Amino acid sequence: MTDSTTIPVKATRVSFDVVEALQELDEAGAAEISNHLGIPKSTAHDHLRTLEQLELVVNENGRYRTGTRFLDFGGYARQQMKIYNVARPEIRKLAEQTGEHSNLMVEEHGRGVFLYKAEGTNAVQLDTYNGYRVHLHTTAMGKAILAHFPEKRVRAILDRHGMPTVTEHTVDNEEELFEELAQIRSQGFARDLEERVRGMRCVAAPILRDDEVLGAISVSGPASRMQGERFESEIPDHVLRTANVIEVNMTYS
Amino acid sequence: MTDSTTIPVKATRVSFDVVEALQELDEAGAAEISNHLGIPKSTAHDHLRTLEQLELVVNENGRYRTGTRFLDFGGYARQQMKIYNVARPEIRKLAEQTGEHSNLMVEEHGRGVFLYKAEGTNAVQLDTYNGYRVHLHTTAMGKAILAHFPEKRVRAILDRHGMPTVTEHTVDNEEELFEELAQIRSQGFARDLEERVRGMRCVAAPILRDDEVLGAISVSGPASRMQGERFESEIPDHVLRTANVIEVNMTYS
DNA sequence: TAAATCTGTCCGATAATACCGGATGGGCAG
DNA sequence: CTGCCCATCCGGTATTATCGGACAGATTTA
Repeated sequence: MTDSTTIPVKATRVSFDVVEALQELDEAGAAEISNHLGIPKSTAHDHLRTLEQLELVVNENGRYRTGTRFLDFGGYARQQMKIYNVARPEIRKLAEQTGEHSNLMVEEHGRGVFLYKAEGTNAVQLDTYNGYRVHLHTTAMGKAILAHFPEKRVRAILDRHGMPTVTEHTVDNEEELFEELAQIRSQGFARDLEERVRGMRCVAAPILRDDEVLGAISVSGPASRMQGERFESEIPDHVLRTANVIEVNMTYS
Repeated sequence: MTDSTTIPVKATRVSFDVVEALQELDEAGAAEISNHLGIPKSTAHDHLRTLEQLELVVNENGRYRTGTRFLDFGGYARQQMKIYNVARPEIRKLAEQTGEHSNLMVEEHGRGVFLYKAEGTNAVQLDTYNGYRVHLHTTAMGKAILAHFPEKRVRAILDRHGMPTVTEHTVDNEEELFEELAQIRSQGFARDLEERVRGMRCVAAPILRDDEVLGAISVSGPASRMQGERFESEIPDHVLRTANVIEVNMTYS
């Protein structure tokens, strides 16, 4: 990972600070962005106008919001990804079979990216959306991915992004995490017991090719349904089987 | 629309030229970007490194590609849009009912943005993806939207983006387009007879609220299935009914 | 209703940097 | 093994991003 202390084009960094601020504020004017980022009002306005002319943000009567052009760039990027194209129909089937949420995640820049999700008939409302990025250690899919990274790479990720906790169940100790990753490798799948969202449980399996981890898939549902035999073996069986189908399709197509 | 000749932060514009070049080239190194954009190699490299540090592009052994972080920004933007949340279940139902592709489009910066699509059981493979942007006049949904814009706004959009043709059926004459828009207003829906994709036909209806057009929905399918009674009245009925449900839900929720 | 305050937008001076030429080392082709 | 191309790096300088302050409109307060 590159040293982020010497970014070559600082103006682009400021523009993206503005984009991130818009995402955090939902919609805002130049004064609000200025206050939020601690930059002068006219600087904020310069960047907003630039982003608007690039069609990246929308100005509605002096209020700005994030535009859909990001979806264009991101949607295209995703569409080019082989794992996405191969996994999508299988994720849908998995959602149908289990009735729950089924997801696909990849790692990028040391973060977990929700690339695709399908909803089964009983799926509860979740906060995730395509593109949603999380700390890897906070999700079963993320841990399934980390479990197959070299330890050096895992440590670099933890150094770069830290280990914030999001519920009281989130693992916050590096050694505990490494022990858990070893267990995941041994049993072949990962579990999330309310570690990212209180009340939600998850089973995830890595997508492997030649010992390289390409991503992970999962099924998630409320703790009330994800327990007992279903959570212990039924759901893991579905997930592992689907992961294997995806692995085979990644190799032979 | 703002004057695009005086962009306040030119470095951000160059960065986005690089992002657009990456999308066009799929993946590229600094030299290829340099050739493509006509800028010095070290300038291209400066911007690529900046975008990489912002986690917007991925460097794989000196080859760069668009990252999924754009999906994060765009996915979040979309998730905040009321019309998306209200329309999504209805678009799904429409796809189930008709067996074809069903789509939702909004206008942004004078372009049509495919915000959501659902695939019915018989849906053919299409080139669209969430976030895909098109010239409004090239699609039925786009024409349904333009039909409910003031003429001045329509002319401004045509001035800004032009009227390129994408198939031999695409309307390329402004007066013809305005005649067609008047007809769309009178019959309440629009048709696309192979105007954007050869072999594909489409029926679209606007989503209106207090005479303001919020977006449009459509059903599209191959010309072989989209003909006769089905194309003349059955599919239009489905589309208009769904549009009306969305309009009601936009008003009362 | 009027005054005060806040905000969006604009513009020009200057401090800061984006631009980019050229160097270096690695990979690949012949 | 040699030549060519590419990725990456770095420092000088031409260019611009930054930002203070002005102005007009909108909103809030008295």
